[in-house]
Amino acid sequence: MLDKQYQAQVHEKNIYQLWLKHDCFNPDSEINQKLRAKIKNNDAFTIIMPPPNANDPLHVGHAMFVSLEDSMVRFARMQGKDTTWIPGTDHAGIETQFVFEKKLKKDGQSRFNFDRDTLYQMIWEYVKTNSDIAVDQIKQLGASADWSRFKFTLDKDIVDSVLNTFIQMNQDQLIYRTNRLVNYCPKCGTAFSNLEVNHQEQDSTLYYIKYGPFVLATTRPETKFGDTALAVHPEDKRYQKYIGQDIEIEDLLGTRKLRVIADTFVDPEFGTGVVKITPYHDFNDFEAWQRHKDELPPPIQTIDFNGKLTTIAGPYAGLKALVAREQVVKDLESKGLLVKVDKNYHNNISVCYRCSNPIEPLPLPQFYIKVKSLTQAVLKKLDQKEVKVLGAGHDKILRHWLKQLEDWNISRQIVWGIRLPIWYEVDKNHDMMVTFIKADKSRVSGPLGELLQIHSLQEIESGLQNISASVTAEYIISKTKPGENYLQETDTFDTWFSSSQWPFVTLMNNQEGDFQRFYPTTIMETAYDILMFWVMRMLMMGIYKTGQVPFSTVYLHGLIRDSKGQKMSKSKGNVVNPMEISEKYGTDALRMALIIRSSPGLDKSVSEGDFKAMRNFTNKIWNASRFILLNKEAAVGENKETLENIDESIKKSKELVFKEKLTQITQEITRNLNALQLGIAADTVYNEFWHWFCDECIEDAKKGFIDQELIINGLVIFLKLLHPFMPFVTEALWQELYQQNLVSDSILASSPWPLS
RNA sequence: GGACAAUUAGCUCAGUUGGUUAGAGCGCACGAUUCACAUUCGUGAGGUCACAGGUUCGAGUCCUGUAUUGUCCACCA
Repeated sequence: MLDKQYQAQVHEKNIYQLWLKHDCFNPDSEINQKLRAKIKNNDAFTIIMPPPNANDPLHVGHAMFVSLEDSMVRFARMQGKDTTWIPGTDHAGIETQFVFEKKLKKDGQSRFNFDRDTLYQMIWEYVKTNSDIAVDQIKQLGASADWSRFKFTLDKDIVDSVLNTFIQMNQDQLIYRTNRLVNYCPKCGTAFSNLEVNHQEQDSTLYYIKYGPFVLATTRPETKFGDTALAVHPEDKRYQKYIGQDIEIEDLLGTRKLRVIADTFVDPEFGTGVVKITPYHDFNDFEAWQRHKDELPPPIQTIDFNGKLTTIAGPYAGLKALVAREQVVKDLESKGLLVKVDKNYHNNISVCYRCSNPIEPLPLPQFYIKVKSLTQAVLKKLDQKEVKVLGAGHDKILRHWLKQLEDWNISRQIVWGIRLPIWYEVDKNHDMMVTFIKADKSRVSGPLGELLQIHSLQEIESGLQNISASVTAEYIISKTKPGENYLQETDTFDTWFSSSQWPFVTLMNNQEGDFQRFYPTTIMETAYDILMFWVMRMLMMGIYKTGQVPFSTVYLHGLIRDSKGQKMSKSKGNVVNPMEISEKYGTDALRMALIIRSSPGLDKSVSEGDFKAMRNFTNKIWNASRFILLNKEAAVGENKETLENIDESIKKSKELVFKEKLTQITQEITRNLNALQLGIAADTVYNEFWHWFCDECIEDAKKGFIDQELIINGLVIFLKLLHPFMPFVTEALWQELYQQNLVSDSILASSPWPLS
């Protein structure tokens, strides 16, 4: 007979194996086809799982999405829908490379010791070794994912589809390559899109420097070697006579002339109303330069990709920007060019979202996607309500973004990712800067033409580390090497370029007919913090490629916070490890604690007490079932006396109320689940099971007011209602009922939802 | 500077077409218990639903404004 307490650890693994054995998660399995034939529900139900990083252990956010999505999927499956939940993992370009480089550093190495193919292979091995972690943990959380349709973002067929999309976009003239300022992180060694830059407020210093007849204010005096002009507001009376003039200024490296231009972007109120224009190191300056480029010299790069000053800066060359700043200020002061120093200045600086080091705006030729037509299409679909967003106002944030999104830089200077299908013909691009690793492991760098005089193309190619082609370089786009005399671009795609195609590439490269059968998918469930990175771009790319929205509903869950509502972080030591909770209190308790009373778009705090409470609930379900089964086995004669003495009319009316309320509860929970109000549905089933079914009905049954058969029927229905949230304990009990021939369906997970 | 949310019991939060006496978990107080479950059961305390107006027969729920907190975005060198 059943234990006195429910031991989650004892049952969970066996139950999961049981589901796998019956292929319960596959819509094409016998058991699910039978179920659908019985219910005759023709709807398809699809969720594409947000692919976790292939080699990351799961955190509580993952547990949240697994809990929510699995509940949705299990409910749909029991409703007889053609249900698939497609799992996968993501190569997570920069994230993974970042982790791997840390590991290299530990071993006293860096990525610059390896050619790109070797490095790629090393990361591949590393990811492969760790990649089962996430998958195993997702299974431990009870995910009823369709493992027969599993995909990895670097699977051959997926990569091929992603490249096809790029080629198609190029044909549609949505791709261009240009040299403009990018957000470059010298520490990470790659450019980022605007979305990957954070802003941090900081105390800063504003330096007032003499520039010929002017004094101007700047926070970055070290960029002055890259000045190409001075700017004033066109209506600033103080400076009218200088506009259009070339002004001679005394500088640290001698004297030189700068043109004074008039541009409305200058705020006459700020500083002295004069601005130096340093186009290659400031976004505003670059734009100003472009507006006036007919009368100005070309921009000068004074900071390189390592964050150090270039040879343009003479004696300051090779110094890191911040070091150079101190030195420049000191020298300006001794030359009498420093007028004033304002140390009480606050401004925002851009920092890398990954490593929090300052972002340098630097000029780099990159590939961009023109987003205008894509965002317009998404806005239209939003207006037509073909896609709706659940999540506390985040739909408005999405619209706001779509209206002002800038073109998307998709080039990344990292190895771990899908390499751009761009090929440079060697003979036409001798000026290309190339870096490669020689057989003796030494690193060689220079213009391709010069390198070819000493090294063979084959030697260069096999040790290739990095190519930097000028913006005018000729290239062709091809998935395969177009000929002997070509070198492939070393940049890779932004991870989000491939993951934005995830809904359709997973379905197009799966079983025959899957795309027609499951696209557009039903729900995209993910955390709100990747709304712009991922959801927005999936909408853009999905509509572009298929003409249809990739999903009709977006369900955004909030962040999980600690008991005090604080964000979880390693440094605070308040991180909840879902795997530990699962082992300690059971997966069902973990899932229920996360879902109950949660609301889309809003953060939720959880504490040890919540998990404990839900573990107690698991045990309550167990014991109520245990009691009902025990009672059934016990000789009816034991209660004979009571049974004979009960008032039949009271019994009849109690039983009627019981049946009615059971139906009403079922309807309410079904309605809430259909409306994706999982937090409410979970709360309802919790309360009704414990405080109505157990506290009242089972007590009545003890007294003989409710028949054995009826109470068993109530239990069966409650197990079904509870199953989406707490799959393990309910299935374990179901198996017990099945053994005793109290139910006919062999597996709860593939049994019909009540009233369907 | 702009946008989006949140504000309900000591704490953390539900409460979605406006409708009896506003709910849960944890915590608290008192009590019970060989009879499924101490991971239990019973009883109880605790709320002018941020504030101020408005709409309505009726407002935690809708509207306007204010305050506070949080998030996102932008930004002046």
